[in-house]
Amino acid sequence: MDVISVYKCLCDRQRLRILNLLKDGPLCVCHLMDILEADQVKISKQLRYMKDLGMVEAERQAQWMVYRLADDEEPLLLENLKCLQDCKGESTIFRKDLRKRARVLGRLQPDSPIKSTCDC
Amino acid sequence: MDVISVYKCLCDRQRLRILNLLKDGPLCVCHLMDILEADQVKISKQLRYMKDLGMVEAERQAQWMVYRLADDEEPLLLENLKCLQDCKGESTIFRKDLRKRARVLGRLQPDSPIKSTCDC
DNA sequence: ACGTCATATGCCGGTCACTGCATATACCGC
DNA sequence: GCGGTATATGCAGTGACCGGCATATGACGT
Repeated sequence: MDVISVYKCLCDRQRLRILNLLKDGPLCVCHLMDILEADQVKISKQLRYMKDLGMVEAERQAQWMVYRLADDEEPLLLENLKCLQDCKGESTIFRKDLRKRARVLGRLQPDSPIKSTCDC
Repeated sequence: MDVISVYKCLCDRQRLRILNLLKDGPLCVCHLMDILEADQVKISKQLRYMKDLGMVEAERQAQWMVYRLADDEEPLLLENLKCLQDCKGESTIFRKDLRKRARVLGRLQPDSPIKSTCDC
């Protein structure tokens, strides 16, 4: 996992939003669809792209695929995700996404990450 | 100049090397060619790409074009360039470039940036 | 005005990434 | 096994970028 791969993931707004969401904890595809209001194929393909670059990992939980940031946490990635919130102009959408994330996950047990009762 | 533009510049190794060099001060195209051992067209096009994205600026000095990081310094960009040196694995090349930069500029007056006596 | 050096631009073919649509796979409950 | 839900994959089209080659522009010295 090299520097270039990290930046390749970061240089697309959709991917950036996904990573921003994942940094606060794992999510399944349907949650991402829900939060980002994007269709399944688009999300799936972006996730695949980032998985190929080693930035995210997937784990099956029952019928859901749960994605999270890769285990060998790339400090460069985390550092960049951290400052997304205070990037002028852009920040609104990233914060909004996180609020929506909370709302969507709120419908689950509080001690998530992602129960098998995922109610997508 | 938005976040995405910054990352678009950073996600190519050649561009990354150029930005890494420019962060220590302005350079003309021939110096970049010299340091990176790349041909003129390639460098010129990368510079154009980054100029269009607002990441670098160009100023004519006699027959040379001197490029530097954009004046409205994007903190996100600077932050990322700063940690290039200690990115494991990659660091070697970036440090080597900077050493070569010093060598190449050493042949000029010490109070550069870039004199009109640019000896490319 | 001319030749030369430094740099930029145009065009082309190739590859890569993104989209949309259709279809396949995997798991679940029955 | 079947139907349904969640997710992945394949394919065709489009656009972005990349490399190479040729050529254009701009400044300088003479």
